[in-house]
Amino acid sequence: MDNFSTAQENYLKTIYHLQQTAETVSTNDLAAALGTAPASITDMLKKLSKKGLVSYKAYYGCHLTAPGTDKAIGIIRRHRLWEYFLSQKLGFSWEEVHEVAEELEHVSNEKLILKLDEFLGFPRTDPHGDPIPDAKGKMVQQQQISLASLPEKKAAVVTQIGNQSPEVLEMLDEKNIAIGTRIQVIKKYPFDESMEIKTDNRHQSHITRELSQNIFIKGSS
Amino acid sequence: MDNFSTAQENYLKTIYHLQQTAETVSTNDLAAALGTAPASITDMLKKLSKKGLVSYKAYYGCHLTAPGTDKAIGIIRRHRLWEYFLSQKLGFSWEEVHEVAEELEHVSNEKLILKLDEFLGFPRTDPHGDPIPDAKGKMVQQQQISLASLPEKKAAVVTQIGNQSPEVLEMLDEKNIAIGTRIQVIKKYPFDESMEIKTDNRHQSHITRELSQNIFIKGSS
DNA sequence: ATAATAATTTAGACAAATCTAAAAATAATT
DNA sequence: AATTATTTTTAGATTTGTCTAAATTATTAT
Repeated sequence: MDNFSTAQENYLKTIYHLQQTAETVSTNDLAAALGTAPASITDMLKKLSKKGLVSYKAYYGCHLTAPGTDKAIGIIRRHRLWEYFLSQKLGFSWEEVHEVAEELEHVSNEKLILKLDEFLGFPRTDPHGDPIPDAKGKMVQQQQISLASLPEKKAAVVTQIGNQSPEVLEMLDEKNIAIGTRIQVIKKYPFDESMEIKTDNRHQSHITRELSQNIFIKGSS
Repeated sequence: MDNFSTAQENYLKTIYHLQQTAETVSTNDLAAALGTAPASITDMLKKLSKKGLVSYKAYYGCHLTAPGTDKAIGIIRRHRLWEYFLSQKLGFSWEEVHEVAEELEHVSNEKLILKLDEFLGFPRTDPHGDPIPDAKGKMVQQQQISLASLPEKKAAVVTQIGNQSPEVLEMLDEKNIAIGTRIQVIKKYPFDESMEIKTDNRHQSHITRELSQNIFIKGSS
């Protein structure tokens, strides 16, 4: 009753993520996110529904039940702990960690994750700044203030990346921006809402609105 | 052409191990080792044979081809590196590592294993003393001298455990014997071929013939 | 409000890995 | 060498997760 296939875990995790922006998750959205045909989604939702992990009504999408949410958070916990491990201990770059963590997250030994968490020093965020749920499933979601809203002259520290696609991560690498980087706004251009910034490692860069909206920060007090 | 299912990897690994004691591996032996019905073994051997990983002739068993052997050694490498990681970094006991490594070994990212190997300091033996193949598949198999053949008064260091069943490992734990433990024979009893030994951690124990034959050693020069 | 469009589900099929029961081949025994 | 026993294979089914094509339901636009 507590054993799930890799496929099922991926469904739960993906439904959880899609639920962050919409109450209910549609069959097509899930299909797009998983790269699976909509008909297959319907089949799987019926199975997960029978198991009590999602609440599903035909033609009206689905959402996670309480047990389903717990399970999903557990998978996300594993994923992010492995990302942290790959980044901090094995020296992987932040573009690389996601793919490998996608595999490691399905290794489901309870003690392994507890010991790994301890070994890593109970980290609270992964290499992209996303919060890592603790053993009880609790995670601290910090304020989502984007770089776009930081006024001229002001400085702040990067805490999280919104869109974590390879394209975004590549740009951030080139501009020497990572989690923990201190950024100061030199000049904002109202015309296209782009900005000139300076990072703590003496780099100066031009940031478009699109990119600045995906860089989340906290005051550098 | 280079992607294998968990099931297929388990077949290759198990055939490799069974080949250590017999040239050719029979369907029934494989079935017993994998806990799978003989009919299923036949099916899978046909698939692996078509892929060129095993050489299989109906009614006459199978053995690994060169590519199959390479693949099997790769899986064993992953398994033993993870065992080392679990034991040395996460503090798992040697009875526990095998089961978890059985899952982790199927995560097949090349770079992950190279980096893990480096992170662990390129260990050459796992927690049970079994050799870990290097990135090229090479492994050093040491002399298999068992404690049973060590003469009275002589001392030696434990290098490997033969039968790694939970039963054996539990006994060794109780007698404070692990890889690296220095053992001195105090007295041998010809009647039942048991012996009295002393370990470097001041413990004295009685060892039966059965157990002594599963403790491999090297001279403590 | 009805027709066109989009989303979703059903129906039927497939591949992978397994099973049981029965048939066939090999090995052992008298 | 013939019979018995053992091992292995074949045949037919099952489960899981997937697919395509067709049917159905919901939504949007005229």
